[in-house]
Amino acid sequence: MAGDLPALLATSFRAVMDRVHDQLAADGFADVRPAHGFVFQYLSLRGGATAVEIGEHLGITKQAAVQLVDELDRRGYVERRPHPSDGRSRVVTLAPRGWACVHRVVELWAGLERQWEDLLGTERLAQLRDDLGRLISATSGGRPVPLRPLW
Amino acid sequence: MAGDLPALLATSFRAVMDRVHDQLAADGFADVRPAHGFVFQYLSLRGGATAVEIGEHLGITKQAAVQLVDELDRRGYVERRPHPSDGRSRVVTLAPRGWACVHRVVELWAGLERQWEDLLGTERLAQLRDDLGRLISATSGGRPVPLRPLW
DNA sequence: TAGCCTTGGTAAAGCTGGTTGACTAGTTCG
DNA sequence: CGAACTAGTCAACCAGCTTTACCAAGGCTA
Repeated sequence: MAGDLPALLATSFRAVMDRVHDQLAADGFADVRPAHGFVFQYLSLRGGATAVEIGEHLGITKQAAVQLVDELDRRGYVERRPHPSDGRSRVVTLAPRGWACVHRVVELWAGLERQWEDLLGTERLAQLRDDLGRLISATSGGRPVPLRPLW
Repeated sequence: MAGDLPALLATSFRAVMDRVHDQLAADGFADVRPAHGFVFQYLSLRGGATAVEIGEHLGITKQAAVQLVDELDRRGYVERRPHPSDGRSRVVTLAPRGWACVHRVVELWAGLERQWEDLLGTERLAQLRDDLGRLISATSGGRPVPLRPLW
């Protein structure tokens, strides 16, 4: 059917997120939203980040990012310590509970991708990934695209 | 890169929606959100729907759906009339301004798909659509997946 | 090194788009 | 008929975000 790609993109995102959330909840991480998962992944790759950087990565204001980090801090997922050289800044890093969660998330994503690989085949999955990437850069005109879907 | 498909799905959705919204805003439909576009498409395909049906389609409660329809009514995009046989129900249909918008949305989506077809080729685009569909049904386990992404 | 702009974070108010719960009125079915 | 269900309404509430204003630390330039 023509004109259904937007709905397909929306639905596939939602399906994946629901699936991950359900399994995460079963492992005791019921209070984790998609946004948190993306923060964890970001922190695990970079080692640490400021609230402003997190905000830019997600596509929200720095105030909203700080608020989000506050919550993750309260729940023991991340810690904050003063920046070594910049007195204004505070560096956010993953706490043990955050690491536990990100490991689980990575496992779940990997598991899903294996499942899709069985379903589509290695080549088609690689093509899917590649095509989505090209579609994004062509559609966005090269500008950075926020992660957060706006509804 | 492994494990990036969730981000790819999120970003592609966002990129498409931003693009459509920008062009729509330039045509005088700046007050239309993605959710509205999906409602318009739904109504144009079915001819009409109740608030409850719209809510189910989007993945929100009936109260939220009514509220959304209220707003679209106030802005002249849809109209409501009593259901011919069911006295409780009110049928929502597209008003002229709604039709104008949905035609524009369809055009924009079609234009984007042509662009992607140039980019990926007809076959790859068809594969992309097909693969996303299979991915959705495999990941959701057959349950209906709400359109609305939750963040 | 003084002055000024920039940048990271904080504080508070407010808004948008939803949810939950309780209710009314019309419908369906045994 | 009466019980159970369904569409819509009303009102209270809430999460997550934005806006505006601010402060203190850093960087640049004369």
